[in-house]
Amino acid sequence: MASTPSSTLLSPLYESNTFCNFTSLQKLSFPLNNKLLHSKSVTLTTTHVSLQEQSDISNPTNSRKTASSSKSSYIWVNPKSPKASQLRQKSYDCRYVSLVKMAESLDSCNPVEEDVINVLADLGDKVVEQDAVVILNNMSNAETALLVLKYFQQRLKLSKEVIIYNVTLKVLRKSKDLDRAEKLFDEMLQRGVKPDNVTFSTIISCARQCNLPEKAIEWFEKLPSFGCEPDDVTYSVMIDSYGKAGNVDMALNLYDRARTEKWRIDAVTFATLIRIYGAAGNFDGCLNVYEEMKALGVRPNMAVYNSLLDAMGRAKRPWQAKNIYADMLSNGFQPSWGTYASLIRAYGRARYSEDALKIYREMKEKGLELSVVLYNTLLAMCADVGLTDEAVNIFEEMKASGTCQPDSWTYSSLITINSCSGKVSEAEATLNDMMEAGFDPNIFVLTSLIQCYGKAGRTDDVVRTFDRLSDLGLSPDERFTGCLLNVLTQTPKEDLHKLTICLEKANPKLGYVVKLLVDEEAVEEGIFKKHAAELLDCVTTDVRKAYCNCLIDICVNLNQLERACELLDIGLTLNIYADIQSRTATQWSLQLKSLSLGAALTALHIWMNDLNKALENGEEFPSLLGINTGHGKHKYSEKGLAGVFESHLKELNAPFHEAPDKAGWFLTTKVAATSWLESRRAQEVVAA
DNA sequence: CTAGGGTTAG
Repeated sequence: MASTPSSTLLSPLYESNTFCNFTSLQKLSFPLNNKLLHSKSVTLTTTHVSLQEQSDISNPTNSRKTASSSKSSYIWVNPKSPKASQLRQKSYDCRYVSLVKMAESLDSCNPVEEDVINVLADLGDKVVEQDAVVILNNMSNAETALLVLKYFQQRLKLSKEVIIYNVTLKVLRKSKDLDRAEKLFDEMLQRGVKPDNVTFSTIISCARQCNLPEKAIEWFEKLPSFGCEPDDVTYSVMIDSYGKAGNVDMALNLYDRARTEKWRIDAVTFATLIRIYGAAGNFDGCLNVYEEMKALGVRPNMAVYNSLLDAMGRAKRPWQAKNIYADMLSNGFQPSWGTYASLIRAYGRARYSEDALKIYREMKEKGLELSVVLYNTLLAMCADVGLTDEAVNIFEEMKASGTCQPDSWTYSSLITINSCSGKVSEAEATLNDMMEAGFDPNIFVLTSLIQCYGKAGRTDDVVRTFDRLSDLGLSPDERFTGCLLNVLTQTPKEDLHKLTICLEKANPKLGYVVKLLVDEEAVEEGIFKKHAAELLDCVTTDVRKAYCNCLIDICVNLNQLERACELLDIGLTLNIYADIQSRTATQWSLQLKSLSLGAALTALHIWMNDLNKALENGEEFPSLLGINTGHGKHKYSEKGLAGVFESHLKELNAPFHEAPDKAGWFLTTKVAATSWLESRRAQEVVAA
């Protein structure tokens, strides 16, 4: 027996050896398939198995001959029994494994004919077409694969040459080499090999994977000119390609066409459709496809579940992800890595922290490796909801895993956590770690630091951090500027001018509006409101409320109540705030959820004025009046709006009391409210 | 795993 590693591997396939003699097997009269004749099970090394019919066992000489040489026990197996098919399977597995090993050697050998021939020489003479297919199918090196193809073409009589071309095209697709794939296609034609649907679907998906969806479409369109009718798989690939090209309509058209042409649309295609809808942001579309699929009696597979979960994560619908996951489990599917990843993303982004952490622990228990993206998702979630200890824990486990390195996202979340919990020196230390790991501070980090220093009252450090942004060649975004604006709400009056200079640089319109406030500049009536409205109108909707809240807070701090009211009014006009005041027959309410303290106080002020007006007009109060501050305690501070508001209401002598059964609600009765407002009015008269 | 689709993202 040859001793080189590759020939040792191949020997069970093509050489007779002490444990099994092919010649003796071949003499047997019952039909053995070709695969078996070329193979020998590895299990034969300890237990000898024969696939003879029962009558053959009467010939002890023949069987003992081999058995004695191996000194192993002899077991007879009926060829039609499950055991025989298991054995056949094992033999095949063994041969398959060897061919895969050869594919690996071919991948790593020099892309020159001589070396490729050397590796392939170990196959011996009894090469069959299927061996060639298996080898190429398991290769990934485009250059050597083309040489392997050539080798087999020269040496084998290929009855189905298109297959060997198709598997080679797969190799080219693996290396995303559309150029070579197209060249190979031309070569096929020159040799008179007729391409089929497999050929086209492989080239089309190659183009798709090369991010050349328009090329994919081109190939799809030339398919009929080669006498091919697209089938279900080709449709599926094309649906995906159109989706990738952003051509959702064409993708759906094709789906309709496939449906009318009565192709059986299988789960993979449905998964593709769900992915397309998900990528297009049409999340109800995803769910509709899922329903349609079930209605057509197609059983969902993992791809369907995973793409649905992914879509529900993008949609920020964690509850739907939860339902789908439950469906999946009840249908007997085991979550895959992708399932867990989608769930962590869905729960993490939606701040379902307990659910996300549960999945995290489950992954750990199963020994699944998390990627840096997943760790970062968890850490960002912890930062969002203020799970400081949990974040530290996860970070430690991430480092201990040894499989992934923290990146700038990781550090960014950690700095955010430290910043939000007011740990200035820890935040600075983490920033140093980040830089030592080779990452420049990014805008997220600087945003956090500005918050951090602002909270600590270190105005000069805020300014320094602000300047660092442009030093790094970055320009402020709306969030960064918003955080800076938020710092102004916590800064003593005498320091404000330092920050307005920064604001003017970051956003001149905002700088101007704030300057009007800070300088307490008297301007013509309506000017402030006009500029503030213009400003809020042109910032993105997702920061509008934050900007408006901050501006109102600054007004309240500087005792400019009139401007605070103007801002609140703008907020209502621009729909930044909605339904602050509401009235039903039984209760009048003030809705303060998601308002900053200043905005809430301003809204209360306006409400009290409106209640007074109602009293003056002789309107009847309902039996109950209520203020809802929301019960959510702020994640990084002990007191939420409710806590702060309660003491403020006391100061005003207001008869509102927190409802024991409705967290975040302060209620009073018609009588108490009326007498309170009337006594205030009396006091005002006295004061005047 | 056995000639074609999907599967790891912020």
